[in-house]
Amino acid sequence: MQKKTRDSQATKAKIIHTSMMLFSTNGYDATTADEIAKACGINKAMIFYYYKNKVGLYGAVLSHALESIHEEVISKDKEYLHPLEDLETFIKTYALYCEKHPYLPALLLRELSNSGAYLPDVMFDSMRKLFALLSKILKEGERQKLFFNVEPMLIHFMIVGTINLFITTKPLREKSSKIENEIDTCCDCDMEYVADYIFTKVKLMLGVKPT
Amino acid sequence: MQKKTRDSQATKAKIIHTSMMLFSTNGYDATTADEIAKACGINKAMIFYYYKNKVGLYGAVLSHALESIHEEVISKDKEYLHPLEDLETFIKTYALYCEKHPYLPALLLRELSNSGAYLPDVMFDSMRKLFALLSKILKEGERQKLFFNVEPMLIHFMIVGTINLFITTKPLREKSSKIENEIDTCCDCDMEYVADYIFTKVKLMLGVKPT
DNA sequence: ACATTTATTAACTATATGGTTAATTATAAA
DNA sequence: TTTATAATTAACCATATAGTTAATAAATGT
Repeated sequence: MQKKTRDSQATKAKIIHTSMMLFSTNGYDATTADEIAKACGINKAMIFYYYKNKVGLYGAVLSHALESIHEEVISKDKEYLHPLEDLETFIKTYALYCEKHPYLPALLLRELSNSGAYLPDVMFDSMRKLFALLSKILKEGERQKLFFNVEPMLIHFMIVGTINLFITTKPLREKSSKIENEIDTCCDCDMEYVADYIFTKVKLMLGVKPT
Repeated sequence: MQKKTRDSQATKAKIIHTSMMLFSTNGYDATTADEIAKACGINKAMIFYYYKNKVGLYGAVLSHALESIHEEVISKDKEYLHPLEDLETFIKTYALYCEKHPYLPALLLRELSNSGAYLPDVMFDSMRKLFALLSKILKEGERQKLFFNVEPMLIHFMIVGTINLFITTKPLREKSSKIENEIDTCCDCDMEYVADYIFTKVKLMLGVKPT
């Protein structure tokens, strides 16, 4: 009889990554503990050994998805004195972050469509900080007379919402394009192109003068 | 003993409206047949008397939410020869439609974040048609040299996504604004203002020349 | 008035769900 | 080597879930 080895770190990591994928794909309610356990190849009780309950696991998953967002997108104590460059950095860094953490957009959008039903504080905090960052950049741009008629919340939805939707709707867009390919649903667009496009369009709508 | 009266139309309508609210608020998976029955004040078996199953009821709810979208937003056989006016009409009519059918944005966004897991054909069709309409307007504007550098799918996300997110995030935005009111989360913006703002900004990003 | 149809009811069913428990076993510490 | 600790297991549990069934009763048809 083969002796089984134990690696608590590996087990815990497998739970997190597998849960992230399942929560992202199926949503919180449709993802069961049994399903996660089966997908991990572990006994279900392990989940409750490492996490207090399902919602606790969900919180851990979201924390993990957002763990680097502070360093990569929200740079602490940084001064935002160059709004145009900062705006470009914001858009492209967020887009890149989503590409590297492909389960985040669906998780985020679900909470945004759900009025935050299961939204842990850590995620609410990150979302608020993300918005605060963009808001600061936009306000600085307005102060410097580079940007005009700024409404940060709506600009935020246009940038972050669009990036998220671009990612989450990929299967639907491909399905649509199979039915009729007269309509261009951006199936061949890559994230870099989309980020560039958004930046270009946001500059226009902010009234940025051509240099 | 008071005799009970029956009104099948009223019962059916109550199931639809109550389900719409619950599916919108809680999502499909977290909304139970028992809960719907209780909220309607009917016996649960009535739901399965009128609808084959839960997913069938969901489909009926979505059909109901979208039933007027064809007449009000997507006008059949109409010519789109005035892209600027047509664009304005599209944005404002969609915004108004969402205001009159407040449960639609959450239902829509959930499906968009879900890769359409429970998406009935009727809704997929409506979504495709809605996008096709905007696409047509944008392409005509490009043809007439009124609009420039058009990417219909991304513009669609910026318009429709933003309107949907504005509605679904209202509680979260209010919650955020209570924590710190230094950040403006558009809590006092009404739908008309938002629609106007979006139209103004979309004109700019399409490169519309001032008249 | 009686027969038929339809809407409603209470109770039931098989299965699923989040979580628990006690035993077992691999690993680390003494 | 023995003891203690931590990770894992199989089985269990109370409750919930989507749906079913047969009986009942209101409404309609003859």
